Amino acid sequence: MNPAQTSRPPTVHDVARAAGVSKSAVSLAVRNQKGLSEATRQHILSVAQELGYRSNVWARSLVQGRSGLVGVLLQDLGNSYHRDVTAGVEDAAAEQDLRLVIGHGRRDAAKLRTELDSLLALGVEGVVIVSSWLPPQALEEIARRVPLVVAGRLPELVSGVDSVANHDEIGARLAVEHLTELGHERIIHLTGSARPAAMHRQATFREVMREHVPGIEPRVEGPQRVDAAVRHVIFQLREEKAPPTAVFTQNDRVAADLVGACLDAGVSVPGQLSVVGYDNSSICRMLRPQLTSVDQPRQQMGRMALEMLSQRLAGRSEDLHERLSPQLVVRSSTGVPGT
Amino acid sequence: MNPAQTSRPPTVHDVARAAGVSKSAVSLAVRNQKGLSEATRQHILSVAQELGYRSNVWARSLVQGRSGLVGVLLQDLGNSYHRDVTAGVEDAAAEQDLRLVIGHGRRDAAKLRTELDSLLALGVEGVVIVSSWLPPQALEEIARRVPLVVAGRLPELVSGVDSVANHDEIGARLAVEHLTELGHERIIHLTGSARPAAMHRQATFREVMREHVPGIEPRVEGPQRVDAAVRHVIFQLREEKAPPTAVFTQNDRVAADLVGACLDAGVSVPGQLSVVGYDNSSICRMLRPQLTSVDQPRQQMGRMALEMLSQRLAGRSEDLHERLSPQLVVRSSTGVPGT
DNA sequence: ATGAAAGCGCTAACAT
DNA sequence: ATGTTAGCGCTTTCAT
Repeated sequence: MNPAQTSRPPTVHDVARAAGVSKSAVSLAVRNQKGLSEATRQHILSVAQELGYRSNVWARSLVQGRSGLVGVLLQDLGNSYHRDVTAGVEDAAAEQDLRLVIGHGRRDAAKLRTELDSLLALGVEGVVIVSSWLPPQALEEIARRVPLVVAGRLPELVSGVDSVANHDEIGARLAVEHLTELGHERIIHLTGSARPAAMHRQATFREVMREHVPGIEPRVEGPQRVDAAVRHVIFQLREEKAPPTAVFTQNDRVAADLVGACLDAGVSVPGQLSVVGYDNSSICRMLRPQLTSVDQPRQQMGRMALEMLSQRLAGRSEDLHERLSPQLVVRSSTGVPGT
Repeated sequence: MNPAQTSRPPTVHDVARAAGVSKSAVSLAVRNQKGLSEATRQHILSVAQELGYRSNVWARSLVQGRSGLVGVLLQDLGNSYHRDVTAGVEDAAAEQDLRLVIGHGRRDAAKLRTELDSLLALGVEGVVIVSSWLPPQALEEIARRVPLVVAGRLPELVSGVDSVANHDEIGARLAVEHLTELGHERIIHLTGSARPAAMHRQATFREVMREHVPGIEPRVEGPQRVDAAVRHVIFQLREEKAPPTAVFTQNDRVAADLVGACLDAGVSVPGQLSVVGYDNSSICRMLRPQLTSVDQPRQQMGRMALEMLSQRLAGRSEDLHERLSPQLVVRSSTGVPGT
């Protein structure tokens, strides 16, 4: 059924014999190295073609001591944010003649760790982790073996580990100031995570609130039990005399939950409540009202991650931490309060 | 900075010398093969541990002539459907002691093809393609080199290629009969693709319509220009004397576009228009109204795909095409017409 | 039970 | 410009 599986694939040796040259001539020819006359090269290539020869990566890697492989570890395949970052990594990798191997962490730190070991065993020369959930100590351990770049915010700086992330402080400020400029004062921050990026957004929320609405104590809902936090926001809207008029959420998923709960409860968005998301994911344009959100330069982050990796491969030794500026995309989920 | 990169990693030889045994003894010990006394095995293992020895995959693969690698090629990373199928593949692969390497087609047939070649070059023993966009001839060519299973409907049966897909005819029937049972008669099918799965859903739509509403000519919008098709549905709703009361869409994305356009145009869902999606993706529960949709057994499809692959690896030669039954998940986007 | 030797397919250093 | 030789790290006979 699968003939190629039964009769072994041709080797340099087979090609050499068929072409009447030596193994090294074949090796040079297929790698486009110089040291051969144009005539012999063409001849060898055509024979190789005819035999269906493909050089064996394992043998090549073994003898050269390098694989040209870079691992990309995704926390969650199926997340469009991760897809876009990966696309950037892919583009940059193609330019650098590096091959990508994608691993899947399945939103589970233990699984992520296993997957990482498996990538290392495969012989990757470096690793990009998109949204690492690993403890600093694990990251440091990996960085001792191969260059490691994390796309996303680290809980703390880890020696030997580079990172590239969006500037959460700028993003959060854009979001909150957008709301205060519209005239909102009673703004809630709704968060579903205590991870670094979320914590920075939260801290900036407090800071911007103190700057612009000094009289009002900033309120934060979450990060445990997002559903309960959402319900509590709805409760405040219905029961309080001076209810919140806007919510800055930690990301679009949380925002979508909130908007859904509002519509279910008869709360109009943005009439009674303005909502801002974070990530500018594809759901923003699917929801009604369409979601105002903070857009991270995802693809550029991926590209930069790989470039940082290849610099490491080339010998850079000091750590690098890049912050890229996000932008606010205003849509219809935000408006002047009470309209 | 990265000591492991400077001082070369230990080899069998290093371990053998340190433990005072031969290379072959080390080889046997680390692979848990029999032929060693328990004492020496333990000794070797502890020395290996201490030196931080990890066997070199390339060398192993080279000598054994097999890699234990299986490639999974995703048309679109960042698609939750693909993620769930992949999760199934991963679970099954873990049981079979096979490692997964994920490749990314980036929704581009040419890129998919390149990625596939790169997986083959990596030495995968088999490939699972999730939602293949490749022409039959390309699939056949690949299947001649390694076992190939496609998760998703094939345009035509290809010799040597296995497939596993949801039963589109059953899914489409569930959706359309749900609508006719609610009392709908003027139902439109809205599609954005001419790929096999979509075509089967469309054909079934026509068939079920003829069965249940024989007096009415089934209408299909699309597959070109989904946005134009959506606008045309809205146009019919506003201008026709007997406008459609329900739409069966080809998938949730198209359904989301339609629902959004309806709300923008002041058409109430499901009051004026009931909408059914396909795939039961995560957006179903984010939208308001929440989307009634057809759920494919995604994870099970992935698991089955890998099991079929490993049967091929074990020698099965006849082609296999599995169809798994989907289920309808009723939510709030469908209701009795005109309410 | 253990060791020695051959070789997987390839490349690189060294002849010619 | 081309061929020869010696490994890369590992497994696998085949001796011992």
